[in-house]
Amino acid sequence: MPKPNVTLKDLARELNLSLSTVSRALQNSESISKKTRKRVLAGAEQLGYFPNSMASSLRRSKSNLIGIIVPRINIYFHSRVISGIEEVAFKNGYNVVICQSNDSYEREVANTQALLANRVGGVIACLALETEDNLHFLRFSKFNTPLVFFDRVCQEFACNKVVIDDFEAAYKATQHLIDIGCKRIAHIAGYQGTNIFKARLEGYKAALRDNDAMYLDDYIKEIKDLNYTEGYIYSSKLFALKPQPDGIFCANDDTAVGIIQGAKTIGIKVPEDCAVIGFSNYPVSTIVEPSLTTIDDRAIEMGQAAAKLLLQQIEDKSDFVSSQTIVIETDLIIRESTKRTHTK
Amino acid sequence: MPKPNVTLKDLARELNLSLSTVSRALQNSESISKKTRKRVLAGAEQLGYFPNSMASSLRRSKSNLIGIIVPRINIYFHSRVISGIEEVAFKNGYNVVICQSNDSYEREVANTQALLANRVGGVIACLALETEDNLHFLRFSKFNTPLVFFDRVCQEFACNKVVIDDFEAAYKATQHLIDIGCKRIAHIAGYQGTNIFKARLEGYKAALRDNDAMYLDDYIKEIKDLNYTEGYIYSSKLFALKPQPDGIFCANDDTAVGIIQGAKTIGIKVPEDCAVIGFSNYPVSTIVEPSLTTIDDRAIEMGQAAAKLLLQQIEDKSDFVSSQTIVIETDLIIRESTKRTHTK
DNA sequence: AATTAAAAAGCAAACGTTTTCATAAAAAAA
DNA sequence: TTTTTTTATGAAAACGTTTGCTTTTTAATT
Repeated sequence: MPKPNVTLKDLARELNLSLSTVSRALQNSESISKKTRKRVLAGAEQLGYFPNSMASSLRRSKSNLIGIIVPRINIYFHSRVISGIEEVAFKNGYNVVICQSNDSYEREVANTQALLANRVGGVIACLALETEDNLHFLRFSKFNTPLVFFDRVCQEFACNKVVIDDFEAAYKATQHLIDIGCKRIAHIAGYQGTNIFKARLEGYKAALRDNDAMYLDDYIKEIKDLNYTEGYIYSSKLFALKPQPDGIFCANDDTAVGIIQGAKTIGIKVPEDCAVIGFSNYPVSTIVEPSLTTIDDRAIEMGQAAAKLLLQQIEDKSDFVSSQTIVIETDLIIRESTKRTHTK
Repeated sequence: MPKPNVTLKDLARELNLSLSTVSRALQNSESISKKTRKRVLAGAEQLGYFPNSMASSLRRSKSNLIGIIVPRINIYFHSRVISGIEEVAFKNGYNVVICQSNDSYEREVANTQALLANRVGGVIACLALETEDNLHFLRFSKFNTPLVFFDRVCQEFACNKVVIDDFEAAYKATQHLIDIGCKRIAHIAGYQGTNIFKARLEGYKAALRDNDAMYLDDYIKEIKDLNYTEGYIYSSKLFALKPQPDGIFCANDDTAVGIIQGAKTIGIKVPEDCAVIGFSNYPVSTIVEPSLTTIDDRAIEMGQAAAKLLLQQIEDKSDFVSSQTIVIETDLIIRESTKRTHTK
């Protein structure tokens, strides 16, 4: 029965080698002979040795952990991004430690503290809704800890980002509504303090402009918490407008589904009376009736891309602070909520 | 401009105190005078000191990390459990490191290794579908690392568990079908190698038995991967059976939704021709038409309970291995998919 | 065989804490 | 005041690695 924890020292003693030799052998250092390396590996296996990451991290003052900060883990988009990150991280010998900011600024600051204390090798973050200044993130650079933002990214200083082209996606969605013959297109927008929702609104506006389509301030509604209920409630107000909109582009799927369900209760037919487009391609978008046309947000790819970018930074010894931006392509997924018989 | 990293030593020098005094002051040790403690706290604040968890963990041979192993992070149930865990952990000064097993045995073993190497303070795990022997989890006890299973729990040896009463929930669901007048009740079962799906099947059987209701082997279908498509595909086979079932209890919501959508395509009316019940209370269950009667799985509470139980074990110095089981109550949520006019 | 060069192994000092044990200062008791 | 007790501080040794530098061994060259 093996000792609960075997250290390098134990291994060295057992093999009649020095600590340093054993250590180097295990990390495949050049200066160890093949024969010795093999002996060490065999011995490690036999004694059940495995490294103590704490000690190693302390010595190297860098851990094999990657920190992640997201608003909430149980938001479908974020859980997929995280899944993508974990996958790439694990393959490269890293583990992920995850913090939820709950969209609170204060909590996000605490999260950065915690990750700093754990000397994570790098950080991937999506900004909290509340966050306005990003100074707390600058501390990472003091510790030479690479940082990658995704989705809701920092605008204040140069940094690495992984995003989708929200502007273009929104443009594409709005254009699609125009293409199927919509004349009066409304937009349920998200909180304008964050880059993504702002870009989606801009894309919507640009498409209208480029097509000389009707623009009405009343057609734009900013909702801070884009959930089902808000969409449901708002739909009646929206359809009470004169003239009534005949197309709606929503900044996410939840509100879009809320709109669709709300429309039903007041006798508005989707897509005949009004077409609806969402954003994210949540599973529910295939189930709702009519099924929802939407933009696929490529969450898992985003996570993978962010992780790859981060790892690249971590491995890169030059402590030159890079600021790359990776833009992930999005697709418009056309479903029943925009399928009309009478096309333009 | 503060030094990138201030250590206890720096702090001690600055304050003209010894390392040990400073260390003790920061952990609120009894043997430090109020005055000194205040000085130290102020100094720490001023120099921007914060602890190096690596060093602390190494010394105490225990980190402030909690390990989590789940099949996949982006499964809605799991992401909510994780969210619950993180919440409790964060409040108590712990961070969570998350591993995905992808339901693979081999990967799960690797996950336990990684967590062990990181000297996590404790582990919360949901077994991979593939896992049959749980020996790799025994290693944690060698390191005195508390362990709590949830949902798919270890059956081989005594350990801490947080579960819902799957048997009772399934019984309740089946009983409800009987109560609304169903005579021929089918069950879409999950992989029988895991405790939860076995218990759900047993609960279903018991309810039938207790009500002298019709039992048919053909009415039970085991599906390993309980997803939408499988449910959709299987529905036609199910409704081709003679006699045709008039009630179906599915082991999860995804298949239930698949069944409902499948039923539509072949002209079976839910709930009039056949009532359907799911399991988990996924968001989609309120959107599908008819909306789905289901069992709420209380995922967030499960996570919180697991975290509390684990923390309790971690703080408890006595290295007596406990084996508690916490059972979370479940509710049957009745929606349209089981609302019939002609009750029994 | 002697000298030099290259390869392999070892020594010892870090990394930043925590904690045991010893000591100094202050307060209480004699 | 002196002694005893209590309280507050300090010195130093760990925890298990990594790594710069030195030493030994082996191989290559003369």
